[in-house]
Parts: sequence; C-alpha cells; structure tokens
Amino acid sequence: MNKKQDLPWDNPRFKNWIALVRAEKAVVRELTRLLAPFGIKIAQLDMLMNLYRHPGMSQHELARRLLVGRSNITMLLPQLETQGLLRRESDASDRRVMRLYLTEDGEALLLKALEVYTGLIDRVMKQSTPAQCNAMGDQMRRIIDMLADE
Amino acid sequence: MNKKQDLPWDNPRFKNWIALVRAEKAVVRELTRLLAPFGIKIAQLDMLMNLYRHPGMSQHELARRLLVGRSNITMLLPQLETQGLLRRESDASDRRVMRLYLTEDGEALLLKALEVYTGLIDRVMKQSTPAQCNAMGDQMRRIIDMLADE
DNA sequence: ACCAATTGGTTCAAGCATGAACATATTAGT
DNA sequence: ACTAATATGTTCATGCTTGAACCAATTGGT
Repeated sequence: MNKKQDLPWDNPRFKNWIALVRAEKAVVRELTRLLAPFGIKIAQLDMLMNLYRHPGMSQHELARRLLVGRSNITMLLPQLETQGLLRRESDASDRRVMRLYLTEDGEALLLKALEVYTGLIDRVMKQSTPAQCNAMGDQMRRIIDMLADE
Repeated sequence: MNKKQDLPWDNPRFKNWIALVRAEKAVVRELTRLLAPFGIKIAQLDMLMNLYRHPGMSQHELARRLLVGRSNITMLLPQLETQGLLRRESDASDRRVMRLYLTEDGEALLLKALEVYTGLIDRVMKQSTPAQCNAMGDQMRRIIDMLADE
C-alpha cells in the first residue's frame, strides 16, 4: 500500500500545506513579538477587535466568533477587565448573559495595536500580487466552508 | 490617523489573512479529530514524520525543525518512548546528544497515520487547481523567507 | 403552573508550549 | 593544559486552551 515514492514529501499539495502552516506560525511569532510592548497577546487583540466591531456581544457569541471554548473567554476576561480595557454589564432582559463593551482606554489601545497588526500583514502579503492574495483568500474560504458542515 | 474607512476589515490583505488563519485552525481541528483513534497528537505525528525522514536526529535538530523549544521535545518524548514508538540512544562521540530512532511499531503507526493526514490535506487542497495550490505554496515560502532573517 | 430541557457562564483539572535557570559535555583561545 | 565560551538536554514555574461538571436563568411542553 505505501510505496516510498508516494510519501507526503513528494506530494505537492502536502508540501504546500506544510508551507502554509509554517508561514502562519512565523507570522504569529512575529505578531506576538510586536504586541508585547502593548501588554496584550494575540488572543486578547482578537477579543478587542471583535468587541470594537460588535459592541455589546455576549461571551458566548464572542467565543463562537473566535472559535474557542466558552471557558477560554471566562479565563481571559479578568485580565482585560483589570487592565481597564473593557467592561462587562449584565443584560437586563436575560440575567444569564454578560454584555461586553470596550472602554475608551480599550478602544485607544486597540487602534494603536491594530496599526501594528495591519502593518505586519501588509508587509507579509505584499509578497504577492493583489490578485494572488485574493485567490489565496478564496481558496481558504472554500476550505473553511468545506470543513464547516461536517 | 485612524479613519474608520481604513480599518482592517476593509483591507483585502487583512481579510485574506484572517481567512488563512481560520482555515488553518479548521484543518488542525479536523486533523486532531482524525488522529484521535491512533492515540497521537499532531505534535507527535510531526515528530514521527521528521524522524522517519531523518533517522538519528538529535533532540536539538528536531526542535529546530519543528520550530518549537528544546524543552518541548524533552517533555513530549517520554510519551512516545513509553508507547514504544521510538527509542533514544546516546551518541558515542558526543555524550551530550541523544539520537532518536523510530521503532518498527513507530514506523507502522506513522505510515497509517500519514494516510489519514495526506487524505485530509488532499481533500482540502483539492478545492483549488494544482496551479493555484502551488502559487499559494510559493506565496507562503516567500513569507517564511521574509520573516526568517529578521 | 410545573417540570424538563436548554442556554450562558463559571470552575476545575489536565495537557501542551514556553523561557529561564541549571547541569553536563564539548570546543576554542591562549 | 587551562579557562572561558558554547552546545545539548532537563527541570521548573507560568500561562493558554480545553472539556467536563456544575450553577443559575430561561424556555417550552403539557
């Protein structure tokens, strides 16, 4: 069944996927480094970004959007809250849900951190033409769709 | 400096990058699920793959190749060793280094797990033409090169 | 109105990854 | 040869993420 010549290292699809994983890892490392001066991690930046775009989200919605478990949100929130970057308010009509809002400090920090983030992504994606960049994005969205409904 | 209209969500490069991150995460989740029956995690599969290709690697080389810390290797090795999938031998000429080799069981398990791995990647990458797949891979390798020497 | 099922959130224990500090072995400079 | 620098691997404390068990609030069926 498994001949040496059809091992994954000779499979273009496989090699290209490995390259993707390594590139993603490299960018994550670099972004982590760039965010250190702001005192936040990537996961926290993702939370702030989503809250900026959708103020008043519940923790459950946020978790679903970030593709993480609900407990993850519970564990990370106190850090951002004590840093004064966001606040939690009980929903009046449903006392189970906590609604999340950025504070002014949170918004200010977010915008500064976002400049760094987009700067890095711009540098990284500038390695390709806009057309190729979009083709890659489409490719990724097809993968997401394919795996979403399994 | 930060007008609403140049926020990252309207930036094609940024959106496409986000898609990449989400696709990678989705594939990792699926692969983790598929590997569960084999009793190994992705990190361990990566180790087995590298040892299959380069038998006798030292822990340090392995760590560099996988882009993880040396301590990570130290922590994960005992699991694979007690599962009988690999063995460690002291290098005779340099008593600091431990050389790693797959056992027959390790090789057999690896080959079976690899079929699952390549099967998934094939399914995933079949969403695009071979040309686009290669273009994406080239794109990723340029990113890796760009971030490697910083 | 009542009981069951569902939903949002929290707590907890476990696994994984990291980096700093360390021990041991090797290499290089003198 | 001797000492300093370097390299390999381990240990440890820390932090992130997860999933299961749990509590409280809401919804739905009867």
